[in-house]
Amino acid sequence: MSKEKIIHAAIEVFSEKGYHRASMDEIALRANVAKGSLYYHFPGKAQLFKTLVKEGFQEIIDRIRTDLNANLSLDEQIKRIIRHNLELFLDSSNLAHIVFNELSNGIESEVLEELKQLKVDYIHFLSGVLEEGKREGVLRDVDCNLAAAGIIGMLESACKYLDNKNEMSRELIERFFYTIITSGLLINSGE
Amino acid sequence: MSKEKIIHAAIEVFSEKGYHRASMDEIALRANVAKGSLYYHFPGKAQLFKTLVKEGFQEIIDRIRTDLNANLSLDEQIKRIIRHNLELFLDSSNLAHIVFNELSNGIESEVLEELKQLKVDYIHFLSGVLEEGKREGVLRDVDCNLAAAGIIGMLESACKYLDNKNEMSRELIERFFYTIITSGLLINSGE
Amino acid sequence: MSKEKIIHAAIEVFSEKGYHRASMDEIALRANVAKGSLYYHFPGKAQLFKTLVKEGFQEIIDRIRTDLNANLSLDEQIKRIIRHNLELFLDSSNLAHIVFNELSNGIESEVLEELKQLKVDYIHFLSGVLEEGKREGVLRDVDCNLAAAGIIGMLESACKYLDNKNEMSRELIERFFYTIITSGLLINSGE
Amino acid sequence: MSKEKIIHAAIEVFSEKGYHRASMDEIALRANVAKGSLYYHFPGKAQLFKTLVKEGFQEIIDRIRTDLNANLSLDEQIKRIIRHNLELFLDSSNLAHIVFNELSNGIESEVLEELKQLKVDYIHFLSGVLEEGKREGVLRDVDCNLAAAGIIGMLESACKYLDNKNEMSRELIERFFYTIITSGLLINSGE
DNA sequence: AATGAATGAGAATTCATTCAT
DNA sequence: AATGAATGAATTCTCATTCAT
Repeated sequence: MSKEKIIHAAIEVFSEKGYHRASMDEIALRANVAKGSLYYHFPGKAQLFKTLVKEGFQEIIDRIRTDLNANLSLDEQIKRIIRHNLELFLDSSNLAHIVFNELSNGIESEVLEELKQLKVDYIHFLSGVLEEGKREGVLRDVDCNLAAAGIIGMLESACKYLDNKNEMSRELIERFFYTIITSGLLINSGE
Repeated sequence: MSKEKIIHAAIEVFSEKGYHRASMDEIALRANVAKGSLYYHFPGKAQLFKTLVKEGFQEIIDRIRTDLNANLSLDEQIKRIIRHNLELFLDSSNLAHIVFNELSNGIESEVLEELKQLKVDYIHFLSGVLEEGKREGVLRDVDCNLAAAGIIGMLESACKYLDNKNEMSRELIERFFYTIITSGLLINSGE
Repeated sequence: MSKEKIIHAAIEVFSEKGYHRASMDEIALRANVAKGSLYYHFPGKAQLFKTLVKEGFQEIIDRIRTDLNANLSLDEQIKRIIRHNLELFLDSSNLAHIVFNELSNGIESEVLEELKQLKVDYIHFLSGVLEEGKREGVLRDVDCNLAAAGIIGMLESACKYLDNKNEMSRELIERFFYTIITSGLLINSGE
Repeated sequence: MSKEKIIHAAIEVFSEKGYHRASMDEIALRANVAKGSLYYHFPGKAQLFKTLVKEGFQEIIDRIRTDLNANLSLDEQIKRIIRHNLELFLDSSNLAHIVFNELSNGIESEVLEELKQLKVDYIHFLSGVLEEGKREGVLRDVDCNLAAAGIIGMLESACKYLDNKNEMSRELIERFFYTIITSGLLINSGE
């Protein structure tokens, strides 16, 4: 009970303030529990943060895996990956930014390594989807890990840029990224 | 004299620690000046940081602009943009990450806005190059700002992934991104 | 427990050093608590100071109000007001001086306004006693607020002057002020 | 030249900020001189402050002394003393407050003693006028030093209270204080 | 006479964490 | 399970003063 309230409040505060400026005080306040309770449920700030990140990654992975099990074409799979990531990046912009980027220094190095690994795991998960495309001969022979990392970064950065400018429909944005990712910027890129 | 030493030390410390964990104390220590000197030359931590970011953006813009003045083909221009960004992201990985991503909360909002604007300015600068391609009919009819933002994010994220794994040559990485950006992932993306 | 110790120490330090030169460090030291504890119990220096001032005013008001309830003559009431203020100004000279005069700049303006209001409230409280005298036809028809403010200032300033010169008995001082305040300086001031 | 500019600026800044919050930086800025120049003309902050206070006291003493030399009646002399002090307290309220009250701790004790002496000198100067009244048999047989100190405090405190409320004419205020000081508050103070 | 870069001691405040209950 | 008082190390920033020029 308390634990859920804490996690929920922590998501809010970390989203609004970023890791370093988020304070355990405020998380406790928003969760409506005493500060000591945070330390009953979590060993410390870093581990509380890690819990959120883990849950976040797990959720998006779960969503995508559902699509994979549906036996969709690679085309469609890529579209879905884009869509799920867009949902995350557009609807939970701040949190997503922190989850994907606040892997910087100043976090207990032990926890930091775990956080980095979570991101790498996610990249590898996406990379696996692409590898399948390569095996089917639909995808260019490129380093899929790099491609996956690049795609995430592209989506994240562009969504960050879009932030607060609701000028494009979700539909349009989705198509834009699909085109860029599958066919690139140039017309007649005969290749 | 002192000012240069401070900026130099600040780059180091911000790179290693990120904005929030970087302390003015340590910057002073590394710059070999008294703590008060930081505040003689800069109004505060946020503005010191801003100065670095500004210089960083200015330098990459200058490098790219030199190429633009050389009247290269769009193809070549895109290659150069990739190369210059790679140099930044691979050689100054930490700093670049901070400059491009530490625009999060917890920085004096006034300065934060300026920092965000610097990034937007850079995106628009790159976007301008792409727009020219569109006018020439070589580039797809897409939102160039979004494309520029996406490219930066892709490069940044992928380079972050590569970090510490010197398994690919700079040459190879460059070609990888060029292909992805210009022609996409799919092989017969007839469009 | 800690809170009382802090308030007690704060009174000491503010009295000795004045608001600006009093340091939170020293207050903590004298209270025998950690510096952080000050901020656990009070939002900051200004609010800690305000707490003291509030308590100080409340105490003198309470003392005077007790006399008022005793149904004394105006004469006697004025004597008591003088006596209670003298007690404050002579026995806690430094603190009183700060409470009544350190309402100067350099304090968080929000708190400063509250502090000024506390003083004004005290003046109005005394003024109320004088108004009653006017209604009874015993007192001159003067602006009672101004008179109350003047009386406080007169007592404070004269006590400050007396400071460290224990040449007059409390009794004598009291009679001096009673005469001046009720009858003025001139002999035969027939009016 | 520079010296006058500094004194002028210092009056401004000390008035606005009080002694402790006034900074040499700002004084130099407003005086349009380099910070180092302050230390060329004055040994330090405390001595600069002392200079102002000295000049301030000297001026009001000079004004009153002019009246004394005019051989006015005690009545009229008291009126003039009230008027000159009112001018100071109403027109330069902040500065006057600081000059008369910022004799608190945190100023180099050597200079502090001189400042206290300046105030005592002024009290004794006024006291001298009252003593003359006593000799003439017009004034009650009271401690004139205490009376003088009280009068100054009364004027200062009441003017502070009036601050920002321009509801009474200068003329009226003057008469009010004259009545209180000479005849007291009670109507038939037959004495 | 005047400058202004540089200093360093101190100040307020923040905050993750501990621990007795 | 939960609390909340207490901590103390770390951090940003201020400012009178010095000194070489």
